[in-house]
Amino acid sequence: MNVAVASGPGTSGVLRPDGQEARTVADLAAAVREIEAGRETGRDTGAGAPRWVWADTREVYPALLDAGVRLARCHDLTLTEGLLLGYEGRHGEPRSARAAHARLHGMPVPEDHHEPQARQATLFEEEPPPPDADLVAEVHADQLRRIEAVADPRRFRLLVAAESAGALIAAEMGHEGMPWRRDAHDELLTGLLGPRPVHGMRPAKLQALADQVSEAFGGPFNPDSPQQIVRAFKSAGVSVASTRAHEIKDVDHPGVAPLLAYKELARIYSFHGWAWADQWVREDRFRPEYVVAGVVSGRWATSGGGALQIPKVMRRVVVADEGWTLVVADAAQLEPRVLAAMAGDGGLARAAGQVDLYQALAQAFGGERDHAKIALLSAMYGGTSGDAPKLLAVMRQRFPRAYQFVEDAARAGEEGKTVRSWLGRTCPQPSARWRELVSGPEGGRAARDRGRFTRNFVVQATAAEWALTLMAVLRGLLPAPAALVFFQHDEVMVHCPAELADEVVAAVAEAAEEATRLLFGQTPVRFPMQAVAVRCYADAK
DNA sequence: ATGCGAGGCGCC
DNA sequence: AAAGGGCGCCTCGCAT
Repeated sequence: MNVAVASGPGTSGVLRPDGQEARTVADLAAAVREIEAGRETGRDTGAGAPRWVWADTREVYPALLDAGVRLARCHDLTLTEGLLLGYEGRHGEPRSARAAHARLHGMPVPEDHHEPQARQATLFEEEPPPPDADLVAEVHADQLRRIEAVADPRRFRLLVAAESAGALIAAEMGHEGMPWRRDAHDELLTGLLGPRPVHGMRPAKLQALADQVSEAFGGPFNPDSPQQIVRAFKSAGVSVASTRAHEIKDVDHPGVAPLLAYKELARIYSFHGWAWADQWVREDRFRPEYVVAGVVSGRWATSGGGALQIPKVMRRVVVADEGWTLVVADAAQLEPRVLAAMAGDGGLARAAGQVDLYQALAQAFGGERDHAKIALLSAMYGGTSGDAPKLLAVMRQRFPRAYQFVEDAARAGEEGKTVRSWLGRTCPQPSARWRELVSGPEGGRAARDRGRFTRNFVVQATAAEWALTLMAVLRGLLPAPAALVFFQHDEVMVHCPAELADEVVAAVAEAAEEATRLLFGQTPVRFPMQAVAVRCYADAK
């Protein structure tokens, strides 16, 4: 059963179950909770929980979570509209439910709001529109029609369900937060940088390194300025093209070591230092703002908090609560496995039946595991440097279907066509600027760049779908009060009471198998998802 | 004062 | 000669 929902004002909302009239309720959370529990419908159809249909999970679900309500499944109109518009070659058109509704009726289409949750009331902002469950139901019906019109509706329905589940999970992770010990974080920072400095000062150890750098170059300058660094090297008689670490690490100059140390620590200080913690950590929980499908490939992004770029050194401050444990799991060599399954390449699929795919391939590449890895990565990323051409030639010969699969994607991109993931997510069309560029003198370069993008898109986007599906399945298997608290492309973290650890570890393995079955059906390709129960994130690897 | 691109580097 | 995909987000340095 579908139930269209619109929320506001206050705690009120409007509900419209399939085939019924919309009705206003004063306490939306209470009404939703009752329906989810099955008490209100008066019938147990056996079809499972209702599917909640709403304009945007970010606008509805957080308030429900605050009221203690958890829902099994939903259909997020905004995310689905984004998927459909992309499929229909209309990337970039506004994807909000109101925009979709306006298009249906030939009315002026409102622009998307960029930050629905951070949106601030200003003097100039218009009143929020009244909740409209009929609008929600109407757009939903239209989307269901459009989904049936795609080449493979079964796959696309799975994509929509997984994406919507992702929206639930993102909200729940924001609600729950990842354990983050402020005291341990402060201790770590103090050890690396010295005590927290007063406003505007560099931490002591950072300042000491800056002084060492200045001394080595015989004059003060700002080590945060790449231009000044290049100039300093120049006057020391060393010509460097850039100040990247790998570029200068082999330069023989006494300033290099302290400079590299400075850069590393300065980054930690400014990205994940005390000020960051003040903003993002509350009561020993880190709550980033996840953006579902924030990346065109369907990967998640964050709009703050840098949750997807936490330095590994910080993992030691992610510690389970007393009596609880962290179950950390990451998919091993996900992307080459995805390629093997998608391409239907028998040889590669057989290798992907092993836990170490690259080792299984080593024999085909002269016994070198590293060569196998470079070949696969080059095929998926469009790499051409070093030994790549030679190894790609081997791949073409030994694993022709996998090779051809990514080559076809690259050709399509170079020709300005779009490509799709396994479930139907579609890459953006080339920009007008690209079309201009590609017919100009530098056209070859632009074409190859886009070819690398589409080559990678088909793999990265499908890997993201597998991970999203895994998470959606896992969410349904988790025993309360276990909760997903972190997700990073191909890695998940569950926070649970220690006595549930075994059950959660088993759930991860089951979810990986189910995700594989849902995407690829019968396939020899395995997707190992090793989960470990640890007290501290740093112990997981 | 504010905006923005570049350089750089963290994560996958 | 060099030539790998996707991000976020810091500072710098210049433009407005």
